[in-house]
Amino acid sequence: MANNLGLSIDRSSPVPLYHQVVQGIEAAIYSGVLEPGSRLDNEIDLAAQLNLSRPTMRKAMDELVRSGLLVRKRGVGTQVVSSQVRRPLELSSLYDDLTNNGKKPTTEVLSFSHVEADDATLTALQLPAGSKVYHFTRLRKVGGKPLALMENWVRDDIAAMDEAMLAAEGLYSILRRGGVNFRLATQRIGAMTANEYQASKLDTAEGSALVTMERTAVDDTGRHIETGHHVYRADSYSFEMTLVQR
Amino acid sequence: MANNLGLSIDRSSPVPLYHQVVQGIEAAIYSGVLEPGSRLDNEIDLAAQLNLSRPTMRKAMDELVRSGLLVRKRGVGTQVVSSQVRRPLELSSLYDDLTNNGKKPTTEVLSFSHVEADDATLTALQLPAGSKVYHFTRLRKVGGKPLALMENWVRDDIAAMDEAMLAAEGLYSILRRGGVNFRLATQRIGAMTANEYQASKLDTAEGSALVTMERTAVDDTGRHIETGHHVYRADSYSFEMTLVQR
DNA sequence: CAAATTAAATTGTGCTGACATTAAGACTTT
DNA sequence: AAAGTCTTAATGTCAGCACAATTTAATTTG
Repeated sequence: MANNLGLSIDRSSPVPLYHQVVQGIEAAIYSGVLEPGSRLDNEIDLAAQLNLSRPTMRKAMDELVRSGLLVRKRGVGTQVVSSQVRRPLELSSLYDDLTNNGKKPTTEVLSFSHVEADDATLTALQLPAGSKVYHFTRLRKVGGKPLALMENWVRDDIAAMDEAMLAAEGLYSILRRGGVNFRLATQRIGAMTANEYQASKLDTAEGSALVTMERTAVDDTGRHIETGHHVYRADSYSFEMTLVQR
Repeated sequence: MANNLGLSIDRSSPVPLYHQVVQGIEAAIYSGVLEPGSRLDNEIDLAAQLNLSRPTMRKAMDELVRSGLLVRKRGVGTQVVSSQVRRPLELSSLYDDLTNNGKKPTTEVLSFSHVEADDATLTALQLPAGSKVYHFTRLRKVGGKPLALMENWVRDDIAAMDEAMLAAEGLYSILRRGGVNFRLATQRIGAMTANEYQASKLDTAEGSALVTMERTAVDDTGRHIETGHHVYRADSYSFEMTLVQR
């Protein structure tokens, strides 16, 4: 088959071999070298071509199958699934999404305080009674156009923050710099109609459609880091995701 | 530690050993035997306790980490993540979701036809020009209360279907019986306000908030099976999901 | 006593090997 | 020629081993 994907393995690199393979095949798929529907060589040959063991090769392919890029069939082989599928939904922030798409978001901090958490927040963040949190609301605009109105509560033992920092960068980047490795988040997406306040801030009509999101994010040590309620203009934002069946 | 989870392995069972372990630990977590935050024995001991090899044990734990139930830290150990996190978002249908929650949904087929696909559908389902598809709209109610208005296009070479079948069961169960193994889906969730038709069908006011979803589902052979536009009453439905960072 | 070093515990990565299971095609038999 | 049977090829599962990297705790040293 001579399925030479043009990928090479650097054994002196600190990045694990299987991950190098994942990245290589991903790149081959997204660049079009590996066309949708095309068959890959079998695991054993592929491993031999790259001078890897079969388990290592398999681990890489496992990840690609899990993320929906490859399809395996016992007795048959491995195929690239049809393209046009985006990457699966990952934990990211609106700020990341926008900057990754080349947009230049601006943030206006509407309110900011460092206060004792109310009961709902204590529960959401699993904090002991009396804990203090940062509580703030922000308005995010892209190209001068308001897009999202965001209210967040963040535990205060991660990183100190103030209005100026929040105006300058995204919440998640501040938290990541504070040493947080986000692991998972639960979120709920729904809809509502804009009330007078929301309409005025988002520069839209009262009663227009808004996408709502509530999210609580957890880091890799199990700490509940932040919770928030966001609303987005429905004409400017929607959630796109790829679901993978396990 | 005596972390005996009370799970046992059946080597004569056809279900793979690592999967038995996954199910066992999942059950222990959901039943409360393994409390949030508690530490597990190390991989090697756990494997020995169950008379398994370490790679097998690790594969099981890998899956649990990936699904967000466990957290591993090199040099430290493995913990059950804090509770209150639901299962990650998986590919499922509204019908499944409702019946799994003990609800009894009813379906009213508002229109049904077997027609040549329009261009948008040909693209979404990646079909050759001139292909025919099933096109239908359904109204789903729970407890007599309308919840969702659904319009779908389905390729016709999977399973024959008619109004009676669609009224009696969910689309996905029909397709699964036709031999489809769903693998992934891309979907987009947004919001809109109800127009007159939607309001009347969903028994709500014109201008009330609706959650919108567009989805295209792909099976394990890469075929694009169905695409649809759904709208849900925002006061009765929202999408809850758990995102996992990879 | 405090800082630096060392040791131990635990997960992370990688290899070799073996056999089971499934799917498809080739072959044989009726 | 049709049906069943065998062979082959590929992925699926499992075992055992070795060593690396990281964190925490214990120990030593200044």
